[in-house]
Amino acid sequence: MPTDDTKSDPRTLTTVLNAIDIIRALMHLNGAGVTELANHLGESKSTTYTYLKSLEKGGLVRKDDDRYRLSYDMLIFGEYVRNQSLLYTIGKSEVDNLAAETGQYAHLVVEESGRGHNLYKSKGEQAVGDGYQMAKFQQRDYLHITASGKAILAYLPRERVEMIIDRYGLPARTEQTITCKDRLFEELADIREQGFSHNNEEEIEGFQAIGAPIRSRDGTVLGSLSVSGPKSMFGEDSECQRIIDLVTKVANVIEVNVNMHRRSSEIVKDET
Amino acid sequence: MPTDDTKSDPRTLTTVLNAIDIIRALMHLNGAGVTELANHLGESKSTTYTYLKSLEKGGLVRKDDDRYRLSYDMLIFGEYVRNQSLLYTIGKSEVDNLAAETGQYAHLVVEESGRGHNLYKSKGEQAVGDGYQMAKFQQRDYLHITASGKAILAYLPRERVEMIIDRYGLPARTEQTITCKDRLFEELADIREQGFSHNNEEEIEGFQAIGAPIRSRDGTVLGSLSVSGPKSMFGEDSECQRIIDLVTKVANVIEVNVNMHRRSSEIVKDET
DNA sequence: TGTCAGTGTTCAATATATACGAACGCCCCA
DNA sequence: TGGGGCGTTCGTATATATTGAACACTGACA
Repeated sequence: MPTDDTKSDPRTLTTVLNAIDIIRALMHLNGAGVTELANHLGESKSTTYTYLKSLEKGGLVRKDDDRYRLSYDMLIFGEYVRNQSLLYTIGKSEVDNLAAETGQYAHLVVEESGRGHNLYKSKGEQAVGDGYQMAKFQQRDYLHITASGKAILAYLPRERVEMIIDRYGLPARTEQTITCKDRLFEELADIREQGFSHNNEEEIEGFQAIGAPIRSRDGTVLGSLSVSGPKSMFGEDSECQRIIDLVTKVANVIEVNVNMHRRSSEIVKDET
Repeated sequence: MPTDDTKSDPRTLTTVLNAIDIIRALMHLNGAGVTELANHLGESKSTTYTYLKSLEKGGLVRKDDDRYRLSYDMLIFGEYVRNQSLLYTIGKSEVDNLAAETGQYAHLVVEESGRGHNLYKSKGEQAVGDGYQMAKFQQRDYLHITASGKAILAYLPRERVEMIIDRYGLPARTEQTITCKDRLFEELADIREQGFSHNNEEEIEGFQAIGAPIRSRDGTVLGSLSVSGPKSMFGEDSECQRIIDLVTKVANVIEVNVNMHRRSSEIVKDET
C-alpha cells in the first residue's frame, strides 16, 4: 500500500489508519464485499481482504452472508461512550420531558474536534416524520448550522472558534446558513446576551430550532440542548416564547444537576 | 511487540489486532494514560504511545485533559449499527410500549458470535433502580443465562448451539444458572413447546424474566424480546401470565412487521 | 524553593510485519 | 457449458512497527 499524504508522518501507524478507513467505508457503504471495498478505497483486493479478516478476528467486523459489516461490538463501544457522559446520564430523562412538553424533537449535544455530536435525541408526539425525519438530524454536524451548535460556539473561547472555522470553513446547508465569519461572531454575541440560540432554517428548509448552552461552574461549556420543529411552530410569538422558556429552563436544570454531581465527586476524590 | 499465540496467524495484521486491544482496554479502564495503558497491556510505553496517537489521528480516540478516551465517533458507529437493524427500527416503539404496559424493563436482543447483544432497552415506570440497576443488564451477555438468550438458543440449529457451548462453556452467574448441557437442551425443547422462555434468577439474584423469539418466515431466529423485573412480579400467577401474554404478543407484532418489511423490500429488489 | 518521582513525548537502530499480483476454486447466469 | 464475477490463498518484494534510553514537564513534598 503506497504511503499517501494524509498518513505521511512516519510516526503514525499506517496500518491503524488504514483499518479505520475501512471501518468508516463499511459504514458509508452499508457493508461491502471485498472487491467493492477494495475499489472504493483504491487498494488491492488481497490487502483489503487481509484487513477485513483482521478486523473480523478482532471482533469489529462480521461477515453476514455475503457482505462484511460493522459488528454489534460497535454498539457496545457507542453505549459505553454515551454512558460515560454525565450530560447524558443526568440529562436523558429531562430531554425526554422536554420532547414530551413541546411535542417536538429535543437534542442533547456535545462538542468534539470542532463538531457537534448528538448525545441523545428524543421525539415528541407531534414531531413530523419518524425514522426518516429523525435521520435528517445527523449524528455529528458542523456547529454553525444548528441551534445547539451555535449555543456551544457562543461560549467557547474566541480563539477556539477561529480554529474551528479555519478547519472546516462555514459550509452552507440551506440559503439561510450563516457563511460569513463576522455575521457569525455577531450572532454569537447576541446569543450570549439572550442566553439562547435560534436556528432559522439554517440546517433544513422549513425547520427552526431553539438552543441553550449547558455550562460548568467555571464557565466552560459542557454541551447544549435544543428543540426543533417545523417553522410553523415558531411562527406565533407566544408559542415561540414558550419553547424558549422551556429550553432555557431545562438546560438550567441539567446544568445544576451536572454541577452538583461534579462537586460531590470532587469531594469524594479529595477525601481519598 | 512479541507475536503472541492469539495473533499467530502470519496473515492477520497484528497492528490491527493490537489497536483493537487498545480500544477495548480504554473502555475497560475508563480511559487511561500512556503509562497505565502500557502496563495494563504489557507493552512498552513508546509503542503504546504510537498506537494512541494513531488512533487519535484516525478519530477513534481523543485526549481529554490527562487521559486518552474513546471518542464520540464510537457513538456514531454504534448508532449506525443499531439503525441498520430492522429489529430496532421497527421494534423500538413496541419495546417502549411493552415497558410502559408492564412497568418493567423490556429488552430487544440479537445474537452475534454466540452471544446476545442488547439492541435496545426500555425502562418502565415501576422498574427498580435507575442508572445503576440498568447497568446490571450487560450490553452483551451469554445466551444461556438470560430469558432472551434462551429464546434465541431454542430456535438456533442444534449444531450451532453445540458450537456456542463448546466455545464459551456454560458459566454460572448465580446459583440458578443452567450449567448442565443436557438440562439446557431439555429447557430449550420446553421453550419451543411453550413459545416463550423463563429466566428464574439465573442471571441476577432476585430477578426473573420472560422472553420470546422473533423469527423470520423461513424459521431463522432474528432476535428476541424480554421483560424482566423483581421476582415478586412473577410470583402471582395472574400477573405472570399477563406478562407472558404481553411479551409473546409484542414479539409477534414485531415479527409480523419485520417480515412484511422484508417481503416488500424483496419485491422492490426483484423489480429492479 | 529545590528535589524527586511521576508523567508524556522523541528518536535512531533493529527486528519484523504488511502489500501486491497472479492464480485458484467457486457459484450464478446466460 | 462456458464466462465473468466473486472471495480466498500464496510467495515474494518492500515498507513498516518496536524498543529502550533520554528529555522535558508537572505537581507533591520537604
